[in-house]
Amino acid sequence: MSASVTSRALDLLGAFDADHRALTLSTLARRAGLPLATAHRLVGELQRWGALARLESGEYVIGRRLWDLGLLAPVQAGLRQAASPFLHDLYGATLATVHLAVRDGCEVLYIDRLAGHVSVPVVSKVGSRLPMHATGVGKVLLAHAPEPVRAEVLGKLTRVTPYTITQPARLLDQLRRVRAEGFATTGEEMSLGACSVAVPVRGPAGEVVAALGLVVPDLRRERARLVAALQVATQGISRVLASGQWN
Amino acid sequence: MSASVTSRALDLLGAFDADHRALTLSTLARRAGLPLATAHRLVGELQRWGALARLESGEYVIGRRLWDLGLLAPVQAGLRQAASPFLHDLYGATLATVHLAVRDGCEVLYIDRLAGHVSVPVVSKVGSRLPMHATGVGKVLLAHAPEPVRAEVLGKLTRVTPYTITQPARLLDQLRRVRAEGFATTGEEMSLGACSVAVPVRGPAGEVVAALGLVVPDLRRERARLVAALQVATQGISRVLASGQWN
DNA sequence: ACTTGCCTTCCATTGGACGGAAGGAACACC
DNA sequence: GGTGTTCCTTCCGTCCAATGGAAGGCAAGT
Repeated sequence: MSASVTSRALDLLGAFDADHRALTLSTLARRAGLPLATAHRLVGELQRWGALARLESGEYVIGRRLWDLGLLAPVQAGLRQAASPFLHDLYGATLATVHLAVRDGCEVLYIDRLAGHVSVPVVSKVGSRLPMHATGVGKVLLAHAPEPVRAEVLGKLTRVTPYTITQPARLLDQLRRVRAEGFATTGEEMSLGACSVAVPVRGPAGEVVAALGLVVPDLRRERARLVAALQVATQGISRVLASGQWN
Repeated sequence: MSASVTSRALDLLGAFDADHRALTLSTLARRAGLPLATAHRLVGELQRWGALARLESGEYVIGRRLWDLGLLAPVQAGLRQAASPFLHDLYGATLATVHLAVRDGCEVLYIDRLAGHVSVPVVSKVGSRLPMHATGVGKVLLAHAPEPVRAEVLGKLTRVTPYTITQPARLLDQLRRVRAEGFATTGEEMSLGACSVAVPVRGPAGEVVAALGLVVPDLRRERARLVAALQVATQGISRVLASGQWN
């Protein structure tokens, strides 16, 4: 077992998460399970390199160098850039919160998000992961995911709100309709007061590479219009993906 | 001298940049200045942790775990989110490429960018660093940077296009005007066919925390309108920064 | 069949990581 | 002002894990 020296440094970085963006040295050491003296030395090296930065308060945070290193990840390199203008058009046309997401294992990973000044209660943030069965983009991605993934997700449908779908049969039925109709919807299944519509984004070979979604307070009246807007956008993105170089 | 074990792993990560997003093991080793066997082992650890991922081709790329770790960096955590809606308004009002940037050492670091479908030749990408003396946002940030930084930048004004300002005296004069007038402009100093306007973004205490800029093909006619639009946006951002929690 | 360029594994050596302990600095409480 | 607490930093002898040369295995190219 005995952790290698490199993995210790990585464990220190792993101690940071969305709820712990700034940590003191001792907290950092505790969370990484390292002696204080060891953590101190490693943190010093990470800081010197720019992976960590130190606030005036003395707390450590993820540094700029890691930030821009992360931007080189192919998660988004092309997709995000290709989609950006279309997300913007979509926002302009709908004034709804716009989401671009991909599947990462059995979760939805949000790779871009575009919100207005005031917005519906939305949980997602760029870089956050949410369950697939309770979000619009999640249902789309799940509907087009390989069978083993679908099986695993269906096996563990956790309840988030009173409206979350937790019966496998019912979700399966919905997924079938998502494939048939080309879009997915949710109604307060992830967050009360928030409904969503989502459509798949297809790559050059027709495979689903991402999902594009809108979050609105109420879906009843506008569904048709929103789906139409989404489809315009998704077709635009696919065209760019097919033509351009997107890694 | 002798690099510590941690810093070797970091050097491997540092071998990636905007022009080298995917590297073979041997290239990686060469760029990091490490023996192949050593690089092989370290890369393996990084991959196991999720810092690196391997493509089918065998090449290594930055992994998803580093991507979302990077998103926790305070570079953008609040600023970017607070600014986002205003950037869209700005794009809507001007249809120009919109930039949000901060100063990182002696360079400009672009933390957000919003471009339309067609755009002027723009070099910047989110996460990229450009010289301060040849960009609009750079001039703004430089004008409000601490003296030692200004001195260092002025000492090395590299030429990018025929229009790049390389005389310290002339740049100093411009910086004075930037402070007095509250905005900076460039004319093809970074990229031929691209002009820019930029204004400072101020934090709660009035300090300059970022710069907001527009890139357009021609500046002559529209300058006044663009500056006005920028100022509306920058004031909105400052208001959000002052009120909300942005850290 | 030979060469060249990749990647992977092995293992004896040794130099640098390790972490307990002690020293400091800042704050709070009585 | 003494005493306790919680943080950060530095030191240094021990010892173990990182090191990297060497060798082997593919795959492509000539």
